[in-house]
Amino acid sequence: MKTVLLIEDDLALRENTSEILELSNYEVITASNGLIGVSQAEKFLPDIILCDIMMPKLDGYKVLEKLSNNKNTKYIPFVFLSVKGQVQDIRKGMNLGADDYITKPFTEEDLLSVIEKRLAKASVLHESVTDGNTITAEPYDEEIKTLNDLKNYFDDYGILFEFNKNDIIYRQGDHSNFIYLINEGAVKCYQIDEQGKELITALYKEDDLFGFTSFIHNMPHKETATAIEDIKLFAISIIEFKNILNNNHKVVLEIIELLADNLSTLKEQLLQMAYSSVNKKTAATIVRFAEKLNHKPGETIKISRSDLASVAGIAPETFIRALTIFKNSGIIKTDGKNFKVVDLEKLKKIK
Amino acid sequence: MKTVLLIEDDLALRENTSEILELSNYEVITASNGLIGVSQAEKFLPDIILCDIMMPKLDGYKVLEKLSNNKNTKYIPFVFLSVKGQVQDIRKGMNLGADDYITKPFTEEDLLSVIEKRLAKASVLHESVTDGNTITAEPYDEEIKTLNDLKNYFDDYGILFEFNKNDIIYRQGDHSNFIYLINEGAVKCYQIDEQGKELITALYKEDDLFGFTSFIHNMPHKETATAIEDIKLFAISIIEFKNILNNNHKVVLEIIELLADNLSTLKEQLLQMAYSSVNKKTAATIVRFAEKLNHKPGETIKISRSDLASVAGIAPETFIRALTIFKNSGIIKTDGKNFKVVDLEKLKKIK
DNA sequence: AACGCGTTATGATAAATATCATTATGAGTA
DNA sequence: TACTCATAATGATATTTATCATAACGCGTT
Repeated sequence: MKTVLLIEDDLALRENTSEILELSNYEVITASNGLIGVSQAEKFLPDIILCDIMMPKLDGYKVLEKLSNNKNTKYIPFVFLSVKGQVQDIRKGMNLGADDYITKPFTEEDLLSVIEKRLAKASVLHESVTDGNTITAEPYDEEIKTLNDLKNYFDDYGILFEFNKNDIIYRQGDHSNFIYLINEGAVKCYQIDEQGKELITALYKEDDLFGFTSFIHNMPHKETATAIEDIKLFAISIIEFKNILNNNHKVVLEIIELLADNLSTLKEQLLQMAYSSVNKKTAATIVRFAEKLNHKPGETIKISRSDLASVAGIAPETFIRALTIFKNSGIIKTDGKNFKVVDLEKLKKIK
Repeated sequence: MKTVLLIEDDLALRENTSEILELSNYEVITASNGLIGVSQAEKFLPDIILCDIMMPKLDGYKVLEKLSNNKNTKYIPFVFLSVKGQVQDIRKGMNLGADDYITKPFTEEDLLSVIEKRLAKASVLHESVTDGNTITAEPYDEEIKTLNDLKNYFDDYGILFEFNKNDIIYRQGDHSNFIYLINEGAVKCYQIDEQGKELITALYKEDDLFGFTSFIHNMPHKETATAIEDIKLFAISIIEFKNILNNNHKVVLEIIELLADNLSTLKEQLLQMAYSSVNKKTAATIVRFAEKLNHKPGETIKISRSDLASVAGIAPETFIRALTIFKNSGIIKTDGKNFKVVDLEKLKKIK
């Protein structure tokens, strides 16, 4: 029987949650504030800890910090309970090293699935040797041979994040901690220059991995990533990701290929950016969007002109003018604010 | 005693070379044309083969091809003898799978050092298991843990290429086969757009690795690499490089870091390219060169205005005009055709 | 249906940059 | 030293693109 330590100051929620857990055959220890929580954790060494963030005496972040500094408790899975919508709070918690989070209010299913997932992961981790700060043995029971296996690992053990359209996933300057796999939706990464102009440097859609700038040691993100639709992401901490690569070297070549591929795409974009006319830039941008986001021929593109202009790296009015030309020559067709590509081949030949 | 098969149609050279080898305690078998060479190779299974390229009956390429298709001879180190300056011939030979080359005329030292190097490599390879086409065990006796170890491997076992200033290392569209380490000098990689305008997408100097576009399976190079000074390179075939990564996974994270770093540099360049004024682009380009090529403050930059302009992605005249402005405001100082940075900080602040 | 708001469209103009042309300079070479 | 050739510098002009201004449109709300 597994033991759960629940640290939560709200009495009603604490009792309710603990009842759910007991009915599911967990042994539950409760604590009504952070201070008690820490001492209970050290005393009972539970199998998993659920901890509220906003609490009197000692908040959730401090609890995590204290437990992380104690070698007996540092490996206990730690899950934050957080009020829904407080994305920043959650991110802060995850960056401190929490293993997962649950947003309040939560259903019985939410609660149990997160606990089970984290306990399962901890149990495969159990055998791993520890060496200073880093975990040297990757616990995944099956070898990760291909990029596809790696994506499955994200599915199985990644932390699920949900963002709404226009939510920011990470900001330029943020400390980078995660690699992400997109489960649903699309993401843009952009940089902002001194005059506040925005340039979109990458677009990612379902099944894409992103966040590799995290790889550079101690380097904050140089770009901002935001959701351009409602999205679901699976995230894996950079430390864990490096462990995976260390212990599954077959997948590494594919990762390198992926990066090399990104590099040559970027170089092509650079060439286009340097010497192409705005018409060509506009056309290329539309083509890129159409291909990247898997628009079938004739499917409407629903992204604002401004966003598209900042992929092309030109002024929005200029972009719109080029669009108008394409419209008049029958290459695209507008449909309200959206538009669709009629003649992709002609678009590719614009110069 | 090691056996050398020398396939060479020029009698004087053949006798002279074979004498050098015998004096150095090799057993020498000679062949005066390709056909004889192939049959001698199959009959005696020498430890190493030296083979001229231009020969009657069967040229060097065909010899290599035949021997590569025979499972008894395919692993014998194969070294081309080629007339100096015929860079294209050499590259063709290396791409066919030769292990090294020697340019004629050669000194005794040239000859012996290449033979020793290849025999040494073959002997460590000796134990390796073969599985279909690929060598699955990496034979290097010491584990390659760091990028530095990897670079040492290039030094020890890489094929040495020497190029003169403005020589092309590989062309846009070439099949990609090698990863390079620069031993001496500097290299630019550029793409050419439809109007024939050139954009430099990367600069590499001593101790840099390049050629990673090769990683993408069966993808020809999308850029041209040329020497901007006289250079020495060490090259490793992409197959061998992948084997190294497969068997020395510790170095892989560093490679990924390197690529991720390249990626963010490129993204920054993209942002600059999109919205900066020509003055800013010019300044940034100079700064980049100064830093990349390790120019100490005050050291002269010896690259043509046109080359610099195509790094910045602007017209040469425009670049020159910006330079003139910098010169007049005392930020740089010309010295003949070269110039040097006087006030790096001011240069960085140009907007 | 009317209103308001944000986006899209277009016009007029200014600013930035490329292009073409010409001259100047410098490095290498006979 | 003078000559040649390539590169650098500068001038005049054309072209491209951004900016500012204003109008039109579409969409959600009352």
